Amino acid sequence: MARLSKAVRDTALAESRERLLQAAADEFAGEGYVGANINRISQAAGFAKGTVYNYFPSKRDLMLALIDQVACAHTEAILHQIELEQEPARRLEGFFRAGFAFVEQHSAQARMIVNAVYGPDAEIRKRVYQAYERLFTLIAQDIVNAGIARGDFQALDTDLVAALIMTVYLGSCSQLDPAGKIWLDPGQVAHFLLDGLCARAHSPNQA
Amino acid sequence: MARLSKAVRDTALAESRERLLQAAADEFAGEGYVGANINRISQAAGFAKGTVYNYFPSKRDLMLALIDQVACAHTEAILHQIELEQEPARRLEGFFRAGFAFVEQHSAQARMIVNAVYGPDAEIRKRVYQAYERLFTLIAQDIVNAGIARGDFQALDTDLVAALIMTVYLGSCSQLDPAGKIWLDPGQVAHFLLDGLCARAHSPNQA
Amino acid sequence: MARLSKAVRDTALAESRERLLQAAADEFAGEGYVGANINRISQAAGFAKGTVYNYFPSKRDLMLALIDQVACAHTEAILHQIELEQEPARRLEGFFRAGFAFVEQHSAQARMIVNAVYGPDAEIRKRVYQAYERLFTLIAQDIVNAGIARGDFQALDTDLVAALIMTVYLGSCSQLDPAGKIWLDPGQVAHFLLDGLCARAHSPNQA
Amino acid sequence: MARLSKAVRDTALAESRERLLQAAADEFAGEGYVGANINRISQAAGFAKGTVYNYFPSKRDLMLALIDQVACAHTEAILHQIELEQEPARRLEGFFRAGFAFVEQHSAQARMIVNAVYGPDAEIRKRVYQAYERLFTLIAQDIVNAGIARGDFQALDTDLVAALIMTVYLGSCSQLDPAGKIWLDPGQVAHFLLDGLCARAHSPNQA
DNA sequence: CATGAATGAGGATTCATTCAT
DNA sequence: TATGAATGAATCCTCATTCAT
Repeated sequence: MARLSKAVRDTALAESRERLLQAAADEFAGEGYVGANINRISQAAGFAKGTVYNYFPSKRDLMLALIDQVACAHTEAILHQIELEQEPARRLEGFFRAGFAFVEQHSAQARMIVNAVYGPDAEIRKRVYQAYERLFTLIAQDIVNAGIARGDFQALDTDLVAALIMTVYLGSCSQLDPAGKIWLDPGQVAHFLLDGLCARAHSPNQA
Repeated sequence: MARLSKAVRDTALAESRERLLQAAADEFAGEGYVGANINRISQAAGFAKGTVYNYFPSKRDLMLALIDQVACAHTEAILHQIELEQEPARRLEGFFRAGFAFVEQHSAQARMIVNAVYGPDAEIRKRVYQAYERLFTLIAQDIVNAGIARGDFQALDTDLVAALIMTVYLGSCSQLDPAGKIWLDPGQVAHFLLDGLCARAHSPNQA
Repeated sequence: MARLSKAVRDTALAESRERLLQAAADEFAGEGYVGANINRISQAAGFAKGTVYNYFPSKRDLMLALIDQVACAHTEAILHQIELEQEPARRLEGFFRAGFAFVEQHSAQARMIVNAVYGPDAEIRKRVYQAYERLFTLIAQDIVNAGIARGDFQALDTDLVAALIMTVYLGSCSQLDPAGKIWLDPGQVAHFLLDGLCARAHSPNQA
Repeated sequence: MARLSKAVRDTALAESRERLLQAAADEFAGEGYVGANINRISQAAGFAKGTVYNYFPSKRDLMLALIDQVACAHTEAILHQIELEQEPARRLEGFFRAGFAFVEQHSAQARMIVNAVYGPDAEIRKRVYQAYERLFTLIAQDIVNAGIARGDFQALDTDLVAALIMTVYLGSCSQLDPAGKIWLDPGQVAHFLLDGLCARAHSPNQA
């Protein structure tokens, strides 16, 4: 109706959507997908009971949209950090550093993703995999393959290694101390992955 | 009252309990704790609707009992394998081999445990930690510490390393192909953990 | 949001609540608290199965709210009648007359209250006592004590007498003929209480 | 089988039945008819879950049998006391004295009867009325009518007066202090009924 | 678009009752 | 006769979703 209102309205709508997604992350993280209460989400976002449905057609769609949003932000945050480094080993460190930082700043989102990956719902799990495909490829190509190509890394199966790295990453992310901080140190974890358990006379990679 | 009936009855009861626990594992694995349907469990076990309640006072108690049972069997299975080896590096391989075998033979139980560890329910998570404490200690002491003591392993923080091993184990266990087989090879994973990513002139452990 | 809708909506809500309370009175009267079926109440009030829960958080809360409502209306109805009289003996008659009238007009409510007072549920009994405290005090002060002060009544223990009057009242209220009318006459009962059983040469109070 | 066993067995059976009826009184008193748990009754009586059904065909039959038993014992206890007195006024006192004594010695039974009379179940109420008919008649004939015939009592409607006396009796019986003692004194209550509320120059009955 | 009343399917749990031993 | 495992109907309550305002 009003002349300028379209842009204003779009902003307001986007902001409402954002609030809902944040509230959804909190609820899904705390209760799991099945246990989450849609009305509680709506109210935590400052809306009345039914309002989520003006933004998302169903609980499931809200969940899927949330997965996409989180995966996207998560990937971006890590991507920016990795690009700063050239050496694969440094990139791996960067991955854990940026990843842990993201998780600590978005702990609800992270917990909700971990629940989702290891949860029983196949559709949801699949969506997480799809949404994180870019990050997986990044690790596989720009870290693992790059490292092998340079001769820094052993010539192991790329996907296997990338999967192990993701697994360690996810597992570490769910080890939080009571304050919500990740219990492990990103550098420690990266070095462990780089060097392995075995002692050796010289450990040139860690110099 | 009948002379021999007590033993017979106890056996029958134990068997019914077993059937219920198996059905519960299937259901919890497939639907998660909240999504699981108690009556479906009863019927899948060959009983009528309310019969679970003759064996377990509540859904939650059933879940907790199941966690304990699985953790116990799981630990035993791994323990037996580990004891066969002396060298820590071989023990780590044994751990993955026996663990993967157990998981493949008890895939519902394994999925249900993974859901539980990474799920949103704090009480359930805590129960899993308690129930697997013995296995964790086993790894920390009889593999990691033993390896450090012998000079085979780097002198890293024992608990950190044990936690990373458990994380990799859990993560690997949830990577199943459609047939229910674990996608990774236990030897591969163990070697990866032992040697790490980095290439080196000589890699004595993998000879 | 609509300009006038708030008042309209509030009215509609209050009316729905009222319908539910009436249906609840019928059900509780007919089946007792434990035997009452919450969904039947909802449907008798013209709603779908779960709708009671939009108005009352639980069966118990519904019961307690109903007790409060009935006690309040009951007390008011009697209060108005008693205030019309000055003499304590007339007030006692007024109490029975107004009370019996209320009971006959709200027979479900009355039965439900009688069930509640004499029922096994301590919390419910307590709530009835609290809700009827005002009526009890009214009788004790404005009838019994007033009568003793004027020298019309014997100087017996106030609370004891008030309790006996309430007891007789409650007992009479549960003696209904098939048509739902109280079998006893309020005047008769009041006179019986005033004069007692014994014959005497002169019975001045009943002139 | 054994020669003498029949009498022995009958005694044992009767005793078991007795234990069940006592346990049932406790349970019905505490939980009401609907809330009562049949298995709890069986176990409180020292039997296993299903054993009540060897003595009573159903929960309802157990309740009805219990009502009959209690009413019978209750009536006997009062009857013996009343027979000791000749004067109707003394008999009324005797009624309250013996009645209150019975109630205090059988408090579960008494509470269960009060619940039953004022409860919502028509069949049960009816059974109580039938079972107490003898007591009612006793009061109507041997106390009220006798009093009227002697000129001690006013010539009021017999059934009405008997009903009021029963009402006061029942109501008094449900006013227990925490120790399970009846709060009112039988003499007080009887005198109140005999003399009524009103003061008079001379109160010959209480001398 | 926001609201929140209404809906009704779904699920955990209880418990009277049956019956084989 | 005593037992107690099994049954399955019944019920309270939750909550995703719809829709009139």
